[in-house]
Amino acid sequence: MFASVIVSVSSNSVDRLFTYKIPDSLVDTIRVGHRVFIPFGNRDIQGFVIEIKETADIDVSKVKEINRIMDGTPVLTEELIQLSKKIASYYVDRQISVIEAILPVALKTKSKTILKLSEHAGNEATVLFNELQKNNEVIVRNLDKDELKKIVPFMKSKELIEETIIAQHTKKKTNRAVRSLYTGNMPSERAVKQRELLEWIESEDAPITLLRIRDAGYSVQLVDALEVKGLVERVDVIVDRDPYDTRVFFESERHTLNDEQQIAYNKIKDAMIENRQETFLLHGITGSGKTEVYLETIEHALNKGKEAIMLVPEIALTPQMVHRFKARFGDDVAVLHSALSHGEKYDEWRKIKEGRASIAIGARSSIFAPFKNIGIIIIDEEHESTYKQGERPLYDARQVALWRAAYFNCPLILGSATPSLESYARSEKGVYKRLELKHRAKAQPLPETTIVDMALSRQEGNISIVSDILREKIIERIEKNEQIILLLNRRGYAHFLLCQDCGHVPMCPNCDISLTYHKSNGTLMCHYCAFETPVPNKCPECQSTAVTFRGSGTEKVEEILRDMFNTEVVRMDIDTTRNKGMHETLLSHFVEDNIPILLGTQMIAKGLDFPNVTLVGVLNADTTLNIPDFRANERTFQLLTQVAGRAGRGDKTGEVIFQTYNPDHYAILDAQMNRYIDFYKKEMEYRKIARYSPYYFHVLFTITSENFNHCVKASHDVSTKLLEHISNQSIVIGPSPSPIERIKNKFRFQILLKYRHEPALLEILEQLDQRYYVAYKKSGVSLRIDVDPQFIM
DNA sequence: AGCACGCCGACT
DNA sequence: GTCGGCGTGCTC
Repeated sequence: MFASVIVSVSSNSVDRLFTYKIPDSLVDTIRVGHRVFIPFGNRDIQGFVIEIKETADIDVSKVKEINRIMDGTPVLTEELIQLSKKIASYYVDRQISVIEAILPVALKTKSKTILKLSEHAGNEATVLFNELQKNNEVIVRNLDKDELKKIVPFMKSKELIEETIIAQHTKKKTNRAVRSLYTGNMPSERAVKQRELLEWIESEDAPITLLRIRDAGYSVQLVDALEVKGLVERVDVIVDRDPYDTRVFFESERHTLNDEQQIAYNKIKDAMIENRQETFLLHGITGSGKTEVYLETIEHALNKGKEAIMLVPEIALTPQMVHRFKARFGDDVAVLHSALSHGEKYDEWRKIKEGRASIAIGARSSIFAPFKNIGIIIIDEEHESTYKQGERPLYDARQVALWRAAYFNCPLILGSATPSLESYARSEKGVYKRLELKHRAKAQPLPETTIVDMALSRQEGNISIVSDILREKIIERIEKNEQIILLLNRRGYAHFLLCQDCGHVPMCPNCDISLTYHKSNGTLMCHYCAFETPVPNKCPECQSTAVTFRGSGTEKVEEILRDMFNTEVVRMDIDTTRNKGMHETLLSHFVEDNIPILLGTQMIAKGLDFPNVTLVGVLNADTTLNIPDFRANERTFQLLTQVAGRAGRGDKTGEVIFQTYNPDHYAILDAQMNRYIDFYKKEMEYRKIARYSPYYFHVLFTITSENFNHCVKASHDVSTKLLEHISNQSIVIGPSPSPIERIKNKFRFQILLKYRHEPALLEILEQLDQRYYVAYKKSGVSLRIDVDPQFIM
């Protein structure tokens, strides 16, 4: 017996099947989808069985034997194998890369070569070995060039023996921690903080995690200082993992569906009963109780003995939401999201695969949940761009959901208060069945929205980021003990630094973007690469001291609000939620301690349901409007509508303020009046004229290189190739420099292909991909092909 | 001649 | 991705 195996090597040249002999001992156990350990070239690697067959299709003398299977049961089903092929082909990527995206990272292996001392090693080899070894072995990967060179002769003479081992991705969860190396000499008298910290570390038996150190108010720099002095060292410690174990969930009482919800549910249920693949667009205004419909639908699937997948945007994967599902379905729910460690994700994945959970809830990649009998797939907030993966493989979970639903003959629900234009257009055409929820579930009125013209506010003498109207409303709420959510879509302290004398703005040396000032760590940071530099006190160009901060970010506004209202503020942005669990901690702090103001970036716009929030303010409704992307209007409309929906979800009526410099823009006006259809029509008109999605399909080509000329040349080459092969109804825009012309020291050019019908497209894309796969190695030019891009940047 | 280096093709 | 084979060209 033989097996067709796809090997775990990400290279175009091996993205095909290799035939291996199945050893007699495995003939009875091995199945399609098994992970196997195989000899490949001169090393041993991992692969996946794609097919089992009687005969080999190549010369048997070339065929090697599978070493062993790596798991008791197959990790991939037939369906997932087919799916991986489909995704690889549609998004122009390698099947192995897709398979690796489908499986939890814990199943990826890292091999490492270690050296050991041979029995007949001479003195010289022993000395060298002792010099390089750690734990009685030398890890080749960790050696530098010179060290490698020294080793080679001994390896050839077999004085050192080498061995390749496969290391699983961490199964145990580790955290960085600090251990004392204290031997009696303290840091100097003046280094008070250092002494304090060292004493603490010294007093504990076990290493203290950096997390605890930071929580206790010591900076990482202090640890660095102690480390430099050789008084402490950093180590990894193993910590327990139990994402939701310790919490108790109570059976939640079931809400009865209202008429609208019942009608929607019945339609979906009928499709489920008939095993019909039908896509429903559940268009329900914020607070209309879409989740109730989801819960009922999932329950119905479970009663039929089937499974359910529910996707939510990462930011909506709040404890609040998880709690609701856990309360209803208990342990039947597996939750997958980015805050989990590799090991935790692997645990949840196994729950699904082994049938211990029938519901998978999670972000984008949960669409790959290894179920065998899916009865319903739900995508909540379907308009969110997070369903499209931003790195390779560049798949869109909405598209994958369609494919999986088709395979299982089950309905797919796309839910949103502000459906993407694509989905709504399909519902208009009858491709999707539209279901409407037009009323808020608890019959609360939608909040009243006021638009504040900030230009006018400035003319009237208020240059603050908080307009008079908003300030009054905030004071009012604080007095009434009600809560406020403020949205500011810009993190950091100041957007950029400006020299008032020469107009100089410090830029990132690696990217064409201004540096953002972060006050908390006193640095200028680039939001596109990791560049960080201390804030200059003089203009680096003209030495003037008249440098000012411009464009307020959340960090600064937090200060302003504290001063202005003399109150506590909870700030939520990437910077305050970077550490695990902070998201949850900040939100419960806001709710339980009844903090008056929650200030945040767009992560606070979605899914939060706080009854005591009666005022929502958008400090600058324009930030998303000015982004050079054809979806900028749509995103602005969606964001404003979503965030406005956070107000007045309890018994008290809500109120919303949009501060803007574009008070007449239809995206803002329609969001104010909650006119989805009006917005849809106007935006469709624009898309039609400008020939954008949904009228056209897109492929975005991004060409990057450190060498400007290579970049330009390759860009023209790509556009020439495209123009040669596509029909004359398609449009090629560019090449043009990307909106950010340089990121991480690489020049960027882009080409946008717009087409309606292009039968040979796949072939052209594959050719281009192949061509630039080769080109990249030669001249360092890379081509990224993004099919159905979400961002044209 | 001896070897460092980069390119290319093969890997079942 | 990684390795080895091979040709080019530099140095002793």
